[in-house]
Amino acid sequence: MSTASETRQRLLGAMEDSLQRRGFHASGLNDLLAAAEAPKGVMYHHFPGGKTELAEEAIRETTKRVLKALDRLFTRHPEPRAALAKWMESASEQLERSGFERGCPLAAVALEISPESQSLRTALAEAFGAMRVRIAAAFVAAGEAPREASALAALCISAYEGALLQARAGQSVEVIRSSFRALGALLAQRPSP
Amino acid sequence: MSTASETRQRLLGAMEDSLQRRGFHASGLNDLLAAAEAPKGVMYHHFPGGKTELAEEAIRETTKRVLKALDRLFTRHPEPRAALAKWMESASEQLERSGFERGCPLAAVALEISPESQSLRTALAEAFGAMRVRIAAAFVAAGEAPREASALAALCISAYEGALLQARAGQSVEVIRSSFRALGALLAQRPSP
DNA sequence: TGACCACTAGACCGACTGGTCTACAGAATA
DNA sequence: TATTCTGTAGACCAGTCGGTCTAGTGGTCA
Repeated sequence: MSTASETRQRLLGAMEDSLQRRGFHASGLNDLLAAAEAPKGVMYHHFPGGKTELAEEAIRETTKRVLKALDRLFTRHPEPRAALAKWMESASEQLERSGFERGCPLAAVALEISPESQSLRTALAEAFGAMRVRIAAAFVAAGEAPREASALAALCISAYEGALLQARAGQSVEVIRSSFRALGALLAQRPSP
Repeated sequence: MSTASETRQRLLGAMEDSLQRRGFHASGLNDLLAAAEAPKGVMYHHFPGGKTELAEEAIRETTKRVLKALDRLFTRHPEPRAALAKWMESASEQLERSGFERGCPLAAVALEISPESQSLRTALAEAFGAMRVRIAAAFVAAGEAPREASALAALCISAYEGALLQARAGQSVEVIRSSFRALGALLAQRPSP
């Protein structure tokens, strides 16, 4: 028999995957449960708040994973430009490997939630905020002034999200490559701080 | 009595607005029809392909409008950096004025459509492609080499989409401002071509 | 006048949605 | 053994979904 957390984890995994592929509203509960091989009762046992609570929890889970990945990346590549290149590259690979289905797990939800589902929005806002802080810290560590570092971090995430979005629509990673080639070139010609 | 094209136009308008606020799947047909003050029969008369055809048409309509706006912008501001700043600013204003509801009308759809709705994806791919071409042309006109111009155009749209996305999640235009401050600064320090 | 046409109008449909409810299995505690 | 608790299981529900269908309206033209 599977333990409680195993089923719970399967549900979260299925939701993460579905959010990444289809977003919140297009994620049917029945499909989700089929993917997780779990009946309805289980889900409402673990997530009394229903689909929304499951999504919220999945977003927080995703956020943790993404932040951990960023930390690892910046530890291995202290030079921000190198780290960001790696980051972009792996996202690009995942997108292409999945037939242009699996982009950023946070982005789709960010664009379709309505103001009433405040909890989801808050979770997303925290996620993006934390990512910006991580990246800004890396720029600061590389000698950038805090204010510039923070702006650069915002730009990096913007470019990341926007490039993934365009690549998904166009079914080609070319636009990711050129976006980051341009960003890399611009960063490279900065007067080194 | 309203002419045919009036009703049709109202339907397209309602769909455009809804795509911008909620994306495709969260746009209920009934809400749409209520907003357009049109009964179901009318819609299936004008768009036999149903919701999907209406959305596709709305996307093409939006694309036309966006491209026209870009053209106007680049005519008024031949300096690409100035034009892009204006572009970003007006998007930022619209987002804020609408209570962080109305972002890019294309973006939400791009992130939630599944591979089977190929027609929608094609419409989006064409839209982003055409936008990139327009912006790249402006960079070329400003003296940039074609290859660099095209990469810069991709980056600009990426930054635009990504910044709007983060701003929507965080309910603050601050991230748009800082993204574009950083991008502007990076572009400014380029060796002028 | 009457036939035709583009268009409007909304009742209606089956399929499916998210969500609730009851039944029950099995381990832990008494 | 009896009781309780956590977790599993799926039948079931009302409501909503996108979509179809028939009826009717008003203008145009023979």
